Amino acid sequence: MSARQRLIRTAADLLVGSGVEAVTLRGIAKAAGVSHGAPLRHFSGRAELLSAVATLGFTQLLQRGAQLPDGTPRERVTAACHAYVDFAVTNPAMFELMFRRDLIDPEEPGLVSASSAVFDTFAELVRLDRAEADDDRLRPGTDPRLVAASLWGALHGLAQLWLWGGLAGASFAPSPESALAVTLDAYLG
Amino acid sequence: MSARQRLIRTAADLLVGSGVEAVTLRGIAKAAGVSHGAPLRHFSGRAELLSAVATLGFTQLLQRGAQLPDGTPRERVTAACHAYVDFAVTNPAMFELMFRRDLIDPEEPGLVSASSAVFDTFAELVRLDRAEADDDRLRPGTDPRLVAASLWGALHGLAQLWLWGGLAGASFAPSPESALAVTLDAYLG
DNA sequence: CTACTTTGATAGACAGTGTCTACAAGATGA
DNA sequence: TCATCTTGTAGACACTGTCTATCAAAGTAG
Repeated sequence: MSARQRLIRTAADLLVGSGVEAVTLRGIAKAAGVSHGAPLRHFSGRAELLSAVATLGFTQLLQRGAQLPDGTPRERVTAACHAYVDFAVTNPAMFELMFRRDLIDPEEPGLVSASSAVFDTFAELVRLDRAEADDDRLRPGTDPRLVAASLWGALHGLAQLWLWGGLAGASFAPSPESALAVTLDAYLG
Repeated sequence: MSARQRLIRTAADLLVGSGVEAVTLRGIAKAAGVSHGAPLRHFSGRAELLSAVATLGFTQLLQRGAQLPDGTPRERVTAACHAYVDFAVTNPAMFELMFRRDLIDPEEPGLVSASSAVFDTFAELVRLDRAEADDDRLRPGTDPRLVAASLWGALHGLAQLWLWGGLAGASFAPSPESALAVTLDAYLG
């Protein structure tokens, strides 16, 4: 394994183990057993290293999408939505990093293509579902990619708010699953 | 105006003017014309100061909610949703700070009460709408607060993804308004 | 085999950060 | 007047990311 790959792996382990605050260039170097300046031989800076880690996160998310059980398009979309929220809840640190514009380089080609692949896969599931379903809850003719963007946003916000601790009013603390059920009900009926 | 208030104001100005990266304790002190250690006389640390700024943000958001035009409950909910996304898009730095768990203290009482007030206000709008509407797109009997949480998540994710630059597939870049229209269509029909 | 280049790693430095502590000046109150 | 409290200052400390000089090892061309 190349030194570059080893650094990415070390950083990812540190991320899931100790949270996004712990993923410092020097901390990664120490965990990898190299000097504090060594990572800069393989990455232009912290943002590039963390972008590679985030790309790994999107790849893992895409793999979850590829492992969805067979079934009707409706079942597959539903499963994908559950998988997205589940990924966020079970990998909070990775999920946070993946959307932290200040820590990564949003223009990084690998990152862009990995996140686009996630969106495209999801949008295709939505397209198939809408092509088949006849009970059209949304305005007919709506671009499936627009529906996918809206639905992705809904899932994303649900996960983000729950991680933030903000799905709760003072006396009301719904689980992400129950809120997700409502979301799916709204979009898919 | 107390020194504490002046620091909060200075920090808020710095935030909207130069982004969340610029809101450093020393930068705030310099902008306020005091020494670098002075803010610690009024706040226990950076998190407490930034929590006060974020609380200001939630208060501003709540004021937007209070200025909604009169109309049917449906119109009011719709307007509130537009207002939320519009707030995020027009105040990206403040919006980002308000949900950055690493920069603020999520337990801070003022912050909790301000964000809860936003949620409660929104939930009440949703409750009124659902009490009146007869075309129930969602499962009847669903707790309005759960609907509010789900819908808030949808708005939040939409805003967050758009700010992240991720409402776009490579060849598909919807505006937040068009995606919001689909979201409102899904929830409100 | 020998020179040269390339690559990877190291250690030191620098500015910037949050936070802590010692200190000073001024107001307040007994 | 004297003591105390408040507010602000300046310096230090341990971090951070990044830059640079140095160095060792490993090819590689002659």
